[in-house]
Amino acid sequence: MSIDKIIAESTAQAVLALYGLEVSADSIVPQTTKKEFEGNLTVVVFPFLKASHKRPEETAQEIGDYLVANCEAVEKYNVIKGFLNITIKPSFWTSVLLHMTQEENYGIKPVTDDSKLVMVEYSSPNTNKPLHLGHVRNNLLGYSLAKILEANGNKVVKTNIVNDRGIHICKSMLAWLKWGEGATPESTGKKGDHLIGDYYVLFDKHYKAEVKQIAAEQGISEEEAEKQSTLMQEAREMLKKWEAGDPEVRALWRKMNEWVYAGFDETYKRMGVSFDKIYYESETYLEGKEKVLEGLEKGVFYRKEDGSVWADLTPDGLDHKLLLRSDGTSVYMTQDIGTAKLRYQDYPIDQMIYVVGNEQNYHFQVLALLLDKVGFKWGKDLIHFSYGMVELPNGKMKSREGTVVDADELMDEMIDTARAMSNEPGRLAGVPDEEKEDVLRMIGLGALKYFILKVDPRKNMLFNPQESIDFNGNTGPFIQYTYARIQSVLRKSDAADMQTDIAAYEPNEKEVELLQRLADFAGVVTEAGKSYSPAIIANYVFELAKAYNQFYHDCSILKEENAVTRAFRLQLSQMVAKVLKSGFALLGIEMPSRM
RNA sequence: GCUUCCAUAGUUCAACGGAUAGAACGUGGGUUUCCUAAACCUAAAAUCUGGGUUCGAUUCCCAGUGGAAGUACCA
Repeated sequence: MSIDKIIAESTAQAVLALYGLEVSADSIVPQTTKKEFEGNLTVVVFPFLKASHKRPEETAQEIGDYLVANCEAVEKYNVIKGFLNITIKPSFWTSVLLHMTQEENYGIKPVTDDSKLVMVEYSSPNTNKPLHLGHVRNNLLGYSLAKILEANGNKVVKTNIVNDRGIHICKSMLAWLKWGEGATPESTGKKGDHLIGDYYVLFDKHYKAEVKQIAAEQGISEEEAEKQSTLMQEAREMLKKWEAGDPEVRALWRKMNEWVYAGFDETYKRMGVSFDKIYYESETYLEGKEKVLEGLEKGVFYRKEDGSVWADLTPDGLDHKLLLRSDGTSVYMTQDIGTAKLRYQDYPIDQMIYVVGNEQNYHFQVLALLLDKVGFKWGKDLIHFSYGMVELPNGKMKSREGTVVDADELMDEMIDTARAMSNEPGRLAGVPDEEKEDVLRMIGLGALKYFILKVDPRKNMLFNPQESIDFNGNTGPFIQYTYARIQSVLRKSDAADMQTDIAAYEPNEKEVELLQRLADFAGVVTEAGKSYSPAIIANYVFELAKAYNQFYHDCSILKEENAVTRAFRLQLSQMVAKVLKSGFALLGIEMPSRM
């Protein structure tokens, strides 16, 4: 049992024994005592005043006395206003360390047979352009979230719904047919997703030019001119052919999608994310249509005169929502219904989490209601893990203005920067040549991932390329460096030191601070799982690394004369390294053992 | 217009309703005969405005201001 739980329960006992008030131990959350006061844990006694009928100071004192007398872990206490500051016995901290080191996966809850099955959908790219910075945030959050949920004892299925059909793909296909001259990834040496993306841009360019020309020739607005665009017409034709199963169009579509998938796979692999099951929209969109028609029969939806199908959500405080277009084709919402259906056929899902940007908040509000309406009992419980947009210092990312940050390029740049910074003398000195590239990759990607994950997911974030590759301060490399340095110390230590019995050792203030932070890890993992926030892990790991650095500079480890002290500090360091690594694993970041 | 989200040092981020609001970067000043100085120490610097709830509000509620997103045949 963790220390704060012990204190919470003892406090609850104290309140019951002293004042006859029954409080649940869960409602008492001891917090870490602020630095300027003496003690390790603090209990706020204001909530008990009504039962004690005494002043805060007096109440705190009585509880404190009770704890010293009845709780083994408590050494002493002091009272400031309504705050009861408790000092834990140093020897108790040592036993905490010993417990932690014995646990194989400290802080991680095992998956059992009756664990909940959680499906996490993330990434969800379109197949008409390569992944960009927005996807990077999505992928990193989704992957980390899956890891965190797993660490909380859930069975997790990571899934990706690939949006492989629709007008946007047809645009790329059309442009490739018209101006591609048979270009392939092999002939151009380009990644498939980038190649297709180029044609998507090319379509847009020609389309814009055409609209402008029509508008000028006929003296009408561009909006009007758009309707006359032959290019758009052709793209629509192509989509119709696709839906009709036209063999030529389908063959081209398959070929080009294959190129894109190969490109995506490379990007995912490099980013270090993966999926257990991939769904393709081309396979799910018809299912949704079926489900909607079913709902229409049951009378939960209605049909307009033009043939389009709608859901009336005004009783739920929302609007009317389109489900099938007047020409019978499905929209985004319909497809999501179909995808949900297939997923629940494939897995006994207890909880579904969609990692999708907050611009779709409304969509998921509606989806939850609709899934419920068409008879999926899980619908209302779906979780939209909504995250904020990524902004750049010079404004928003706009593909048309070329201000998109490409995911592949970004990763390249991060690694290049790591390389450039490591050229300074003394850097990577101890790393064998054959490992250098691997270490640089870990540092570059670690910097990127940490920079993005340390921010509260809900908030819009500013991505400053210059700052993200700063390797000082609250950054991934700072934490990696701390880890690597511990490894170095451990490598240089004697095997005998690790065997020394440290049970009798009484840690000093700095050491207790570290132990207390280590003891918090399990709670932090739980908390991150509850609030679905990798940022909580990130901030915790940083604080731990910082505290360790201070400790490291305050004392010597290997040069310490006293064997027990030396052994204790080594074990403490080892435990810090272990937790740093576990924490980073939950973020999907690798730890180099030398750098 | 309507709906949702956000608002904290110069900047980027923290703070279950708890003590004097923490960090990081940047700025100023320092530390290396010592296990990895990509480190450490130190100084200056902030809760958008107005109400309410209570022992106590950055946090919860209401109003306003500012920013972002969505708003029905795009995904």
